[in-house]
Amino acid sequence: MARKSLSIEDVLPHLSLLTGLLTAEQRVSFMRHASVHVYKKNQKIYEEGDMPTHLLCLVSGKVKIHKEGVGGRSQIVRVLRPVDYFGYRAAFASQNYVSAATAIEPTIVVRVPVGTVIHLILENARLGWFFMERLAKGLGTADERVVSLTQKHIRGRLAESLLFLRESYGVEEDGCTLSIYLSREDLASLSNMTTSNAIRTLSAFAAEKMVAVDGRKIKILEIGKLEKISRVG
Amino acid sequence: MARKSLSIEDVLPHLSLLTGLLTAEQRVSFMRHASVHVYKKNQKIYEEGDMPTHLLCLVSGKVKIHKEGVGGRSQIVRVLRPVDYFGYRAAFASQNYVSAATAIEPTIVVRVPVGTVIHLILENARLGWFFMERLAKGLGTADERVVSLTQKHIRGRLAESLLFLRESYGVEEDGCTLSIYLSREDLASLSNMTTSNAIRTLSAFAAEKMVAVDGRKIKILEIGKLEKISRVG
DNA sequence: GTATTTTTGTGCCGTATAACATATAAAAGA
DNA sequence: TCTTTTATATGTTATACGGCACAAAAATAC
Repeated sequence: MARKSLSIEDVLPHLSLLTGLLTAEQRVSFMRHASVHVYKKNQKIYEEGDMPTHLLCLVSGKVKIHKEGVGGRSQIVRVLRPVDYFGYRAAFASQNYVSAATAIEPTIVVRVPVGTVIHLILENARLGWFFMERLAKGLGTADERVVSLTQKHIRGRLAESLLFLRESYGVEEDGCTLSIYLSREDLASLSNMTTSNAIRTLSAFAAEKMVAVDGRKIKILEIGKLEKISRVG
Repeated sequence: MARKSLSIEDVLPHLSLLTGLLTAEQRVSFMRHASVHVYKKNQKIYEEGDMPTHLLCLVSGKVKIHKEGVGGRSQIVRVLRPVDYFGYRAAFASQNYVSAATAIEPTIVVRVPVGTVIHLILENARLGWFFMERLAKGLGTADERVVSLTQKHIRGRLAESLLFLRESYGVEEDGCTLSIYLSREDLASLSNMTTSNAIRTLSAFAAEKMVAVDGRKIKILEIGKLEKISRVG
């Protein structure tokens, strides 16, 4: 279990989107049950097969949701940014986790027991709607992803991942360096390819001046070209 | 638009799972807005990119949800059986459809305007929960599917599809013939492979006595072997 | 500061599978 | 019924990509 050092009051402002839907009374219940946890880089937040006990909210940091495939090959199914809620899918489906969550940099997470959340949902339809929208959007994304990952070629998949990371996490002050530093292995796992091919293809993109690479820092130089490559597969 | 010949009363018993959650008053509203539609084999129910206007319920028949990939290659993302609800994901996400729905045999569908449904959900949290559970399960399945389709080999993917069809639609009186007759093309599209390879691999399974094939009728003879092939990839 | 592990970078080879071609069989339509 | 289209079947070829081996560089540990 992760270190618990901060109090819920410290991170409350981040949760306003959700708590804003609650009545004063419900908010008290929510806060009484919520706790704040800190995770280090590469620390597991939950494991595949675990029983979901808490709704989780990523307050700061970055998290990857990933799955073991055949032969232990890992596949990143999505990445999270603040303020994303997660861990609730399995709970709402009454299933164990089908994927694992791991912090990819120092991360702060708020945890609320699922019982509390379900109770609140059943007496507050707008809170239910809040999660419903997220689940519905996530399912759409997953369907898109099935087709992208299975039908696009390696270059298309990597280009798509780079654009997706840019979209999700944005860029630094220079306007082009991705604000997330992934290992080549994670980049491969996100793009459904071997690490070798992620390295190779990223180098190719760099040679073609579409990106510039400096260790794990990736500058996106030619969005248009990447978009085209992503589009045609 | 599909023929509308039956009245909602004719199919009401099928909808009891959902209507059972409603108050008497809500049930009246639901029924006043619901309509029944009939689709022929291969008829489109909605298209990719369409705006979702109705919650749909498959009362009888079979439906495939599919997406166009790169180069017009189609991918089946899921198949529906009675009594599945569908078409609501896009509506709840305030998006247009990212996939299309097509009847794969003569099919009866109940349609309820999304406005009506959302209204009912916001005043009835249990109805919201009904859809939430389905979305959550669907998202889990989609995540599993990403890994299966990308990491398993052709034989593993086809074996998985056959087992999945058996699970979804069951078998006929003989205890082994799949109750769904898909074209080789659809089988390929479900298993993420070319039609040629679906034909080839199915023939190989038949030669190995794991299945028996007679046109579109497929008998599952050796579940254990198929499960093993599906598992190891 | 040195040793050890992990990550990144390249090259080569093997193979799974798509792409293509062509034939037969079945279904649909005239 | 005959014709035309569509689905099924099978063989051949081409290639994208995984697997492996091995450096070099970087990060981490000692």
